[in-house]
Amino acid sequence: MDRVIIHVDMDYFYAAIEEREDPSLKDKAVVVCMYSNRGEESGAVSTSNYIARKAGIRSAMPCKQAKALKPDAVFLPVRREFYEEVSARVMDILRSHADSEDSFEKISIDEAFLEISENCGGDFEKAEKIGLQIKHDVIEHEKLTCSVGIGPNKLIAKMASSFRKPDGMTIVKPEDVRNFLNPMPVKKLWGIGKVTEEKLQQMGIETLGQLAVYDTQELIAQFGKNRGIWLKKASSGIDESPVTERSSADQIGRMASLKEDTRDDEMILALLKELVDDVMKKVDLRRISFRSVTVTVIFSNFRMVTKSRTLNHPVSDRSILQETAREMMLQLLHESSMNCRRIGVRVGNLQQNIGQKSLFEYFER
DNA sequence: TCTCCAAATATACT
DNA sequence: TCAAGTATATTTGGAGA
Repeated sequence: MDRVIIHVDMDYFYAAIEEREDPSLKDKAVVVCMYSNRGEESGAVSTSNYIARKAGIRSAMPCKQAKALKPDAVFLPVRREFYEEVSARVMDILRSHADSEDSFEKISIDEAFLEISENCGGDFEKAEKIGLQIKHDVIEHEKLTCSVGIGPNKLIAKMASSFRKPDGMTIVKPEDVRNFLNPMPVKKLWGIGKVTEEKLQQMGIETLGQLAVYDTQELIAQFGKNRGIWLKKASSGIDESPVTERSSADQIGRMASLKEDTRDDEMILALLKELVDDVMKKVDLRRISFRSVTVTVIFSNFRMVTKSRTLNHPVSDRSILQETAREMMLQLLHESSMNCRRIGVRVGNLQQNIGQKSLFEYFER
């Protein structure tokens, strides 16, 4: 039986949720921003609705620039925890349409893959009905629209869902894959970003059709074995990766801007402590241990450096995180004379705490 | 020189 | 001029066999 995969992408998710919560926003430009703690309008755009996009507003654009483009837009700060709650409910709806519990893969706060090969018996007509049902359920329960892509693998499903947005649905049958991909600019391929796009352009490759017939050895020479082969396969629409539930994130981090560019240790360490506390909160909440710690510094010229350390054993201890992070941060800072703009801390190599109770629980008994 | 894994950087997404 | 935050993927580099 042919595989049939659905990719669901929520439309302008954060801004759509804000619209839903406050209907008076409905016909206005809505821009959801991540503000740095430098007050005023310093920050970047996270998401915006389609009215704002029409004015040229894009993700990652400085908020100031967005405001200049559309002064009457409504600017709102991100409320990530709230969006996470909505996301969890949406994901439950989506999961219910997959072949089984394991045939579901959440890939971000607003996107997921579902394998429906069995549910539709490999029949794309039936797959279309399932797609419509999903859209219907999401609207009904959460008053949010989504765009759906259906294809013979994850890559095609993912690209199909972004083909018609918002509130769209695109079905690409196996025999249509070539025609679907060939005319697209390489940038559209899932996994090709700005860097790869530019490199390909220098090689005279602009469309996926051109990439798909390009000499494999040459691609390997330019991009390395792994990436070279991937480019060749992906541009031809080949992707065998399975839909599998991925274990919850195996890194947790926080990053934030300093009030002003500085290289004052006191100021930087004070912010670091806040970030460490936030990370520990999440670590405690999820009852996990971490074995690696990474600190990040972004200097005033936007150069980014990181330092990380792997501990001998997994721990979930605030003071160890605090001390490790502090030590590495000071090392990084003293390696450069540049002012510091943003810093971050991250823990990785996570594993679930098993069989051991927290001190609190111990005394609760 | 191969392989493993930790460290550091690159990339992608909203 | 203005430029956030979270997470994963890939590459690099060093140690041991």
